[in-house]
Amino acid sequence: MRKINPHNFTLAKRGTSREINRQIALTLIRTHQPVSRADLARLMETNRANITFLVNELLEEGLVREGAQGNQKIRGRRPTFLYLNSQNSRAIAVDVRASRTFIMITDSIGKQIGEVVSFQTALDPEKFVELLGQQVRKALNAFAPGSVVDGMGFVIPGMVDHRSGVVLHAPALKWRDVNLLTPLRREFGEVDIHLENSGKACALSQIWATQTGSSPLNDIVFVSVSDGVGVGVVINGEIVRGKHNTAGEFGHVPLSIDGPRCSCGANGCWEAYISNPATLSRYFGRSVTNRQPQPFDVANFTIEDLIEKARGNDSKALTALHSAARYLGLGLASIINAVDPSRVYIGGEITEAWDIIEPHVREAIKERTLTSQLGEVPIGIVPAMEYPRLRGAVALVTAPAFAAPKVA
Amino acid sequence: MRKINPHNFTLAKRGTSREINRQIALTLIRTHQPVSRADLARLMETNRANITFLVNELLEEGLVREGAQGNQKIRGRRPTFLYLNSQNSRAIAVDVRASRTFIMITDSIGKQIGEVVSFQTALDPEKFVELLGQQVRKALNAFAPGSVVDGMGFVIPGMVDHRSGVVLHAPALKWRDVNLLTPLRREFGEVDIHLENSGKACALSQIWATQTGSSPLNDIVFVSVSDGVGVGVVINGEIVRGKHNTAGEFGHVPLSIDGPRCSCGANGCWEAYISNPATLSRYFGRSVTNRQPQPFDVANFTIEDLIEKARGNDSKALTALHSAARYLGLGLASIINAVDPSRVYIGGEITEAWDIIEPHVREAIKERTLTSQLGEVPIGIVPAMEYPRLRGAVALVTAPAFAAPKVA
DNA sequence: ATTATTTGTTAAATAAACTAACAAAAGCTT
DNA sequence: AAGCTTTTGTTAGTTTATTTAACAAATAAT
Repeated sequence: MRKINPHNFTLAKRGTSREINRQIALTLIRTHQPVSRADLARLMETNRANITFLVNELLEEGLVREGAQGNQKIRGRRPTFLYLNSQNSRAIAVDVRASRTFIMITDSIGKQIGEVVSFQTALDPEKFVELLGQQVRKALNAFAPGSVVDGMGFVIPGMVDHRSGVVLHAPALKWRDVNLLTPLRREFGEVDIHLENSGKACALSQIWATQTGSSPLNDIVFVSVSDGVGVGVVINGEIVRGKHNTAGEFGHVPLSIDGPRCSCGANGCWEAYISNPATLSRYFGRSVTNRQPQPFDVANFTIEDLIEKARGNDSKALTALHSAARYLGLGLASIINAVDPSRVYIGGEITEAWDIIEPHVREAIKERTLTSQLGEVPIGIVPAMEYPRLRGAVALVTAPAFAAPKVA
Repeated sequence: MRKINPHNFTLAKRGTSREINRQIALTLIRTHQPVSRADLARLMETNRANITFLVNELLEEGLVREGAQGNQKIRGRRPTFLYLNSQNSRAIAVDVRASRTFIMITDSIGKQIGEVVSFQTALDPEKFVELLGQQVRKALNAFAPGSVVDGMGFVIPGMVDHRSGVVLHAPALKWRDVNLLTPLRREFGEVDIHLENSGKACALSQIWATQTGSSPLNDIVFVSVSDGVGVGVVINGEIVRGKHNTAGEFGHVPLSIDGPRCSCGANGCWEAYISNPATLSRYFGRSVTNRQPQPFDVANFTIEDLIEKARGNDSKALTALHSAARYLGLGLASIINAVDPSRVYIGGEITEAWDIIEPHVREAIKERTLTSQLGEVPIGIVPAMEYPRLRGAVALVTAPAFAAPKVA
């Protein structure tokens, strides 16, 4: 039940019904392709005549194409299958991170084209955009020569005003109130440009990923554990943005208000317990007190190295991972109590040790969730090789074409 | 941007446009009454002809009535004003609490009729429904004889499955998996019956309260501090329910995972710091250690008594309130970081001391919110005399008539 | 008294869902 | 192999609702 906003509603015009049904048809073609017009009519519980008109419109606009005819065993005319048309236009996904920036090119329906390329992130915004321009042009030449760029999606590790294209605060990049949109427009011209916080974009990509199973997921949470903790929440099928576009910051919900100092200035934030630096510092803190010789370069020792040590049965490494797992679960429990999601996704380097930490995470979740149902929420692991952030950037560009029209 | 659910969508039928526009017109009559057809045409940016048809339909259904003619100074035919028609049907709101149950009767648009009545809550569900039946009939006879009951709304201090009408867990009532709907149906017949968690219902009532100002509030949080802590969250204009209808339990987000024991079994929940019993026990804990004579009956000493003592400059009482205020703010900060709401509402007995605690709450909020904007979120105090829970129960019955139709 | 202006209704035009009928294409039956 | 049955997809007509346009009613200004 949604309230109609009396100061910002959308009247139903003559074409509104058509627009609604068109988007439904497009969505069904996306999720059920290959699919015939008769199939669509059954799925939509309407007559085939209506479908003919809708599909003709989609064909004319080039969003959909006809493919081979079906070859069925039953008698009757063979159906013509419909497919999404991945046109000649391209989406460019950009994942801006503190060390390197990653670029992926996809077709208009989000299928990857060529390789993911990367370059060292320049912290000066102007310089960054210039470098990005060079890299994007190079990649387009290499993987998709002569194609039209339809839109670009950027995921940023920080707070973003996705309307104005201003990076409000990205500590890792040391950007504060940086208007990226203007230089990007100068560099790339009048393509659609979308900026979003990386946690929100990751959540978005999971919602828009074609679901294999039957039950659709309307409420999900994506938690990305890395240098910081990014969280994206989708409720009732929509990204939670909040009034200033800063919603979803569960990373700074406390585990203990007088816990360790967090980068945000407060104490005891979840992030201060489970970020990669926090886990590593717990590991080294313990090593140091043991006054053992340090046989590796501390500065370059990463969470992946820690996991490798744990796999080699290094008990200190295992302890560090297990305590990270416990804190991860305790914080997740808060989110689960608050959101009651259908599913929780976890990304970040720590997921490579999921087999090691899973039981501890689950135990901690059950310890603090209010009902047994909540304690058993499915958890999906998103490995780094699936490029969740880049997929999020892609979704920023490709998803709007399939969204429900704003009505009432 | 909302994703269309490919397994549960609503096609636009022939009548869908009409239905959408009808609900918009009804909403605008509700928020702008008295309002003429010509005004509506301007507000909706459509032609008067369309409005004539829409309004005729609403008149026929008895949802709207024509009132006096306007008396304007400009030339031209005088407008006929339209009003919501509060018909002869009644909504019955029921606030079930541990000690007493409160009943309010309203007309079909939520205007109170008669007095709020109450009776002692029977903890046996069958007995409770029987008593309720007696009290409701008595109240109807007294305040609204001969009227038709349109629907009933129940707010419950606990988790409710609003679909099946089952109280999953209400610790204060000692109810677990209690099916209230069946006995209620037996007692009251085939009226619409809505059950909801009290926090969610309170949030709902704030969203549906006719807003005086201009900017509409799509994201709000309602925090009710009483024996426990109830929280209701509205995001994108919709109540956050979650997969199992248990979302919104921010009361059990920890301040410190090894803090005081909470009624939920975990440690250090926000509720364990700010509920009325928690505040009182901190007060008495201090008194007891001081080994002073206790000049009042501890068992019957309420939070109101504490506030009264604080107003009399009892420094211990003031300290207890100030620390409750601080914890209240620290927990609110987590919610604000997570939701980024347009506004936060606070209800419960503690609000009677708002002038005392407000600066401390605000300070604590600012301490843990991530941006200065978030720290300055407006806070609305909902005094007990406004019956926020009963208003929530009313909204359960009256709001659906004005909701946006489900489409796409 | 006439004119201008605003409100609300009615009649006609247009768009899109819906109904029904039909042609095309393929397997099944005789 | 010819005819029957079934399924797909299209087309022509029906209905409903938005939209446009015209008009009557009412009232202040001229």
